[in-house]
This record gives sequence, structure tokens and C-alpha cells, in this order.
Amino acid sequence: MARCGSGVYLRMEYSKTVNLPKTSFPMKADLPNREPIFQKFWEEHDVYKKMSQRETDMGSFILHDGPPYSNGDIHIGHALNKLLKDFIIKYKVMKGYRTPYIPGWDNHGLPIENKVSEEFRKKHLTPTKLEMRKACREYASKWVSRQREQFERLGILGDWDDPYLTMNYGYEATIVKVFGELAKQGYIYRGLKPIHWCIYDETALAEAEIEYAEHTSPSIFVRFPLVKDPNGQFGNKPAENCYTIIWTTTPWTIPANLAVAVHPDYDYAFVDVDGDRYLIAEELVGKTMHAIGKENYCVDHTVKGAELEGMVFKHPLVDRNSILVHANYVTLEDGTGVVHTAPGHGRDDFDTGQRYGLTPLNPVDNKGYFTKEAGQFEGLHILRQGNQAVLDALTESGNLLASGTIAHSYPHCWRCHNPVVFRTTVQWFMSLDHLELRQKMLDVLDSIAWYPDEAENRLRAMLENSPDWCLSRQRSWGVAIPVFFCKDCGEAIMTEESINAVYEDSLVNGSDSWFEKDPSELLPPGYKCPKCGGSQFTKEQDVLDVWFDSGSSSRAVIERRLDTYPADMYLEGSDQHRGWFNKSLVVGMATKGEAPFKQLVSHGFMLDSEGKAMSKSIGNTIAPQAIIKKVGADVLRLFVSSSNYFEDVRIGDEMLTRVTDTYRRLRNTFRFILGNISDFNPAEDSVAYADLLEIDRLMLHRLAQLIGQVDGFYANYEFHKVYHTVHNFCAVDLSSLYLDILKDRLYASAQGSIERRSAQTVLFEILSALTRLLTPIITHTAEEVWQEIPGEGKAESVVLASFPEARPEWTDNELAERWSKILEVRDKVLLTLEEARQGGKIGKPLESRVTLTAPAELYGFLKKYETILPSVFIVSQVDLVVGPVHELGVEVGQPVGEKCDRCWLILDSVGNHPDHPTLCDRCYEAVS
RNA sequence: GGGCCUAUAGCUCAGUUGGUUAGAGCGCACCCCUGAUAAGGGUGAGGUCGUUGGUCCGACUCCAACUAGGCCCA
Repeated sequence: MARCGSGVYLRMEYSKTVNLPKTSFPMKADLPNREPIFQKFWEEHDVYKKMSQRETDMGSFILHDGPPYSNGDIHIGHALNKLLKDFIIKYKVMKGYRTPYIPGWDNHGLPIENKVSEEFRKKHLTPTKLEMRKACREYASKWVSRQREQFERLGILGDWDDPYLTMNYGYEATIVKVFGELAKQGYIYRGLKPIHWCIYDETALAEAEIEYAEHTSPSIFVRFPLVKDPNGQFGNKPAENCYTIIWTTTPWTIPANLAVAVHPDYDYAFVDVDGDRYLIAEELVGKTMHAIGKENYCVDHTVKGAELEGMVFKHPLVDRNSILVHANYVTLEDGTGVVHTAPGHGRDDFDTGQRYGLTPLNPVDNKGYFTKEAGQFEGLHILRQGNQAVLDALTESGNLLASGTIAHSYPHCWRCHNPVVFRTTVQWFMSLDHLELRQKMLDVLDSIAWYPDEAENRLRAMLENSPDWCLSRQRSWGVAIPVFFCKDCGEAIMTEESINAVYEDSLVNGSDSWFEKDPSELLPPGYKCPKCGGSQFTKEQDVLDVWFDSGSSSRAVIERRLDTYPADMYLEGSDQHRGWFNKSLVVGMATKGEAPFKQLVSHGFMLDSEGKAMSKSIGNTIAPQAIIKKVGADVLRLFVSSSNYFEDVRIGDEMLTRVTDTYRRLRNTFRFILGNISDFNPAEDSVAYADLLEIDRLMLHRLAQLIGQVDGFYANYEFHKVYHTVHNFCAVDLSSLYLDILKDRLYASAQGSIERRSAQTVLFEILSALTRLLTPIITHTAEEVWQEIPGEGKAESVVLASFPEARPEWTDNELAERWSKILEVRDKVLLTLEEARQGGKIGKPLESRVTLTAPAELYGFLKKYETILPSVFIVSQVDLVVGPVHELGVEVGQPVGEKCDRCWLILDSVGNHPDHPTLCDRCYEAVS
């Protein structure tokens, strides 16, 4: 310490005797560059392994990962999903659970196959099925690696070295096994059903694979001549002059027409025009007549649709009858109120056909060409030539009354964006009502914990209404439906024995084997058809819907790898009510008799700052990679925590800026505390609770409240409440109150004094708790802080530390009550100081003396705190007087004495010590 | 078109069984500090609680319709 000759410190030298914060913890986080350091730290310390394998009385908590599709870079929605999972897992591990977390990927399916076939097309190659499958597998592998890196970069801990892939042989074999179990119980059947069909991709499409878009279609009015009118509803007109009229936008389906449908409750009119009589809905007479260009008409009579049953009309092109049927879906919005019905080409039409015993006619092949069942149209492409050919034929027959075009919403293939058609084809199905499965699923919903509650309704509504599950996909990239057919009798074979043979083979050779080998190589030697004893077989060529793959994950992962069932939690986006949640429940209930999850969390979608869905075409997407590169994963994690993800989550520049601000506040809080406990050794320097200063005990009280609240929020997965509560604590309780007040004590009190150690004791507890409270969220930063926290015996990683617990004695409601009064006074003082500052009377509060004039009772209370009031108000002096007042009066004046060169307070005691004439008593002590 | 859901200050969120002038933090404005300094402190201004009806003595809170948006389905 430099001294002048006289032994007096130079003014500037006193700053060196002040205990200023000291830390190497940087203010600037540099997260984009430094986060990987902590990720490497976790890897080197096997943190995931320790989380997932440790022995604990709490047992395990298994959050089963829903597999993203291995195609393309991860987007912000993936990040939301995986980060929420990481929050929960880290909370659970800190609460003492063993937390194995096996990330997975969904590998099979149409999108990858399409991508790969495009690549082949570009090279003008026509791959075999096996070549195609091999390329798909490679493609999927590539994206698994890419996405794995991207997920790891988010700071997510899991079994990244051995994730589950639906294309792993073991997984594929399990799919076969699950199919076998369902078949054995009788859930699997082959049925004729109208399904969406893409004639370009030549495949059946699931509902999820359909998107609706504007499309311009032909719009035609066609008349059907009367054949039979059992009740004489047409009146006295000769039959050859009687017709009904239908309207359709798909002329190519006319050859498959088998019926015309009317609504039983509507009124139907018999309209006379040019000597002919037409049957159409009364309400649509005007519109229809206008459409077919007839202005001179008159309605002869009307009758209820219900009365019309039994009528038969003649097909407008083919020598075949078209019967009149009733249907409730007939509307009066468009057309004629009489609906063209082709059971082979529509869901409603099919159902109606079933009711009337009509065998669907489906004269269209896989590629969209008419078959010979379509007679004169055979060989024509239904859309390119068929529509026109039908129009021409109708014109020729005189039955086309009008034609035009109409723009309307029409289903398109999600992949190739072409319009799709309905075809009735043979498909494999899983029954949802067999063995009362649907009812069992609905019943089990009550026993599941839902976050949010609405998730239950949504899944329930979907289960109640969903039709049987169509399992067939006419594609290459997937697990084959393991069914053989007897060449002799045509029997479909899926016995325990045959399935098991395929299962054993898949375990070793994967799903390619089905396509490589002959049935005789797959089936046990000498296998005979159980029905006819035949020994020649063919194989099913269709593969399974990919939802069957991922829906089997409870079996392939939870059961097969973790040797348990069910999982504790599934957590996915709300779209999965129809997807993974749904199919997992179907497979789980049907094969295990129990739901595969005990808790279900569903989260909303990421939207742009306007609340609009993100899409590449609009260009409003925000890539997680871009955020990480700019501000780091912890800021993204903090952002995710800040939102109420049970609803949709908006993200935009302002939000990210706000969250970045919050991050800085948290980080600076950590940094300030670290800097002020750098000389504190908790084992040696801690002050016993009873010896702590009151305000320090107050902060422990608040810390206890904070820990309790935050624990509760985590337990309900309400991270946005964690975010707000912790941030509020840092900004209000700490920064603006406690830390601000503490500076004087920390800096100016003697280094080892009880006052300073008391503060440090509490700061240490706060830091330790705060760090751990935030570990699930800003996991990298928490680790960074954890490594800086002084003391021995810490967990090697903060992730392996325990969740903070408040000591019972910290909670002191009476103390808190007293201090709320003091802080109320403080608020008034701050207000008065502000007025003084605005009036130019003072600059910093330390240059002031505050005079409090209090009513007797308040005076009595404050008197006990008189000595500490200056520190609480952060002023130099406080004068407390009792006065004849109702309310507290506050005045600001000049302090008495000189400014201490060391602590900067203006005090009487400055000048008391000749060897340090510019110091106050306290500082003299501290320096001596 | 149907089902479920959402709509409170610029942003993120609270608003308990309907009850006096609707809250918080951040941001913003102004001021202070310069011993947390690309930090810190203080004060203040911001809301016709999506719109319109209705029930009620009284509605952000209950009901209905509508608008905007989301997911799923057709």
C-alpha cells in the first residue's frame, strides 16, 4: 500500500482498499462460440450416462421422444419440442429421478422416397425397388446425423450415441411383431374402401397427406332419363319426357355412376320445360333453369324427397340403371339437390352405396387411366382426356344440359401437389372397434394426466370419430405388410408361425429381406397353406403406413430397450392428437391393454410475430440455427421458457430482443454475485442463520418463497412462470433492492467483518439456488456459473446437482411483515429523492440527509431500525423525528459532516482520525 | 363447411367463486450515477381487456353472434 511520507493515504489510494467485485466471469457471454465448450464438458464427464443410469430411490422418469422425420434441417418447431423435453428431463434429474432419454427418428415414408426418386430421375435412372430402398436408407441416415448435431447444439442431453431409428433392424422387426399381435387378435382385415389416391405418385394417401387448394374443374349439368316411377310421382307425363338433373365437377366419374341421391327432408319440384318434366330440388329450380339456359318453365307440383324412393333412372351414357337413393349430406348450396353418386369415387357415395347394396364400380387404374370397365373410355387418362371424352359423349347422347368451369377448393397430393381422386381399392385395415378397442381407449383417457386439460377433449373427439386405420401404402420405402397369399386358394396368411418367421428374419436382415427373398425362403421349410394345404405363395407388396412405425415405438423403445411399459410422458405438438398420440394409443391399447403414456403434454405451434403460420413460401420462417449463431442456444432456450407453449407461440425480433435483455440481466446478476463472493469460502466464512443481519435473513425468506414457487411451476411444466418469477426476483428483489443496498456493505466493510460475511453467506445461497433453478433452461450458462461458484463438494456438473431446497428456518413471516413496512417507507423516500433530484437539489442520494417525520406508532417501529435506515435508503444520513402527523413526512436535506474518501458517505465521523483525516469511523477501522 | 383452441399495455405474462380508479417485469421517455460500467439506480407515460349484442344492481371475468388467427378434419 502506497503511503505519503506523513503516513497519510493519498485520496486515490483508498479505492484500492475497497472490496470491489472480482471475477473472471465475463459480462459478455459470447454464447455462440462458448456453448460448445460446455457441451464438450458434459460429453467428457459422461453427464448423460450419469443421469440415465444412476441408482436412486426416486426411480426413473421416462419421457419418450416422439420421432421427428429424418428429412431436412430442423426448424423452430422441432427446437421448441426438444427444448421443452430437455427442460423437463433436467428438472426431473435434479429432483432425483433417473432419466434415460432416447431420442428417435422416423425414417420410412413417402417424403423421403419422393426426394430420392427425384434424384434418380435427375440422373435418368430407374432404380429397382431394392436400389430405391437402399438410397432411401442412406438419405435418412444422412439427415439423422445432421439433425442430431443440430439438436445437440441446442444443449439437449440424451442418448445421442445410440438413438432409436424406425429403420433399425430391431425396430423394423418389432413392427412386424406388433402387426402379428394385432393380426392374431383379429384386428387386421382387408377391405374395399374409397381412399384418396394420387394417380401421379400412384399411391393411396392418408388424410394427413392431402392438402386443399384452389382448382378449376369442369362444371356440368347432366340429365338422367326416367326408367321407373313406382308411385307415379312424375304425374301424367310420358316416361320418355321425364328426367332428373344432377350437377358435378368431375365428369370422369360419370361412367361409375350407380345412383342419384336426394335429401329425404327437402321439397322436390317437377318442372315442365319445353314439353319435358325435370325432377330437382324446389329451392334450386330458379338457379338450375338459369344454368341450363331455360327461362320458360313452370313447376307442376312438389313432393318431399322421402316420397321419391324407388324411382329408377337410366345412366346417361351406359345401358345401366341409376337408382334413386336417400342421403343426408345432400345440400341446397350448389347444384340441383339431386346428387350424382359413384360409390367407387367418393367416401359419402361409398357409404350410400353400401346402404343400398351397390357394388362400387371403379373403372380407373393406378395411373389414372380408364379400364375396360369404363367401356368406350378404356385407355383414356381420366383428367387429361377423360373429362372431355365424357363431355363429348354426353353431348352426343343429348343428356348434357350445360357445361362450364368452376374454381373451388379441391384436395391435392401434399407431395406432388396434383389433384387427387377417390378410388375404391383393396387395402389392409386395422379395426378400431374390434374387441371394443375404441371404447377401451376412450375409457383409459380418464386415467391420464393432461397438460393442458383440453388435450383430453381433443384426443377424445378424434378417437370417437376416426374411421378404421388404413394401413396399406403402395410404396417402396417402408416395412412390408407381412402377409403371404396362397397361390392355390388365394388365402391371405398372417399366422403366428408365418409372422414369427418374418420377424426373426427382419431382426437379422432388416425389412429389405422381404423384398429380396422368395416366400419359400421367408417361411419355415415345408410351410403349408392353413386353408388348402398349398405350398406355393406370393407376398404382399404394400408397405405399412409410417404412423404404424412410430405408433409402435412404445413397444420398440420403451419396452424393448428400457424394459418397461408405459412411459411416464409423451410431449408433442398439438397436431399429434391425430398423429403420434393417437396411433401410439391405438397400438398400445390393442397390444398391451394399457395406454403407453401416463402424462401427455401437448404444445402449440410456432407462429411469426403477427401470429401467422410460418411457411417457406411466405418467407416468415425463423431458423433455430440462425438464432443460435446470432445470440446462442441459451437465449433460444430462455425464449422457449418465456412463452406459454400450451398455446401457440409467437416469435419475432422484438421478442428475441426482450429475451436477450432478460438473459443479460440474469447473467449480470450472476456476475455481480460471483464478483462479490470471490473471497468467500462457504465452509469457513459462512455466518450462522441467527447471526445474519435482518435484511440478509429477509432475502433468505424471499429465496425460500422463490424456490417453492419455482418448484411448483416446474412440476406443472409452466416454464413461463419460472421465467417471469425468476426474472422478477433478479430485477426487483435483487438488483434494485438487495444488491443495490448491499454494495456499501460489501465494498466498504472490513473484508472479514461479520457484516460483510453475513451478506456473502446469503449471496452464496442465492447464487447457488438461482443457478440450479435456471439449469433446466439456460443450461450452458448455469454450468458456466456452477464451475465458478466457490466451495468444495459440488456436483461435477450442475445438471447432476440437486434441485434447490429452502431450509425451514429461512421462512420467517414476521420478519417479512416488518420489512414490508420498512420497504414501504423506502418507496416514499425514493419518491421524495426523485423530486429533489428533478429539482436539482441533489445528484446522487448519498449526498442527502433524509428527515422522516412519523406518527408515534410508526416512529416507535422505525426507531428500532434507525441505524440501518441510511443503508436501506442508500443515503448518508437519516433523521427520525416523531411528529403530530397522520402520514409519514419525508424531507431531503444536506447531510452533516464531510464526505468520507473511502465509502463516499457524508458523515460526522469524518476527521476523527488524524492519521486518516478523510475517513469515517467505519472506514478507519477497515483500513487499520 | 365441421371439431378443438386463442384474442388483457410496444413485448411476454398475472388477473382467484363476476364487485371499488385492470396488475407485473421488460421495453420506451426523462433524470441520476460512473466503485456491477457495452453495467447500476430512480421516476413517469402507455390498455374503450378483439368486435357487437345479451344476462346481472354490477362483466376482463357468464352467454350468444361476429372478426382475426392456430391446429385437426371435410
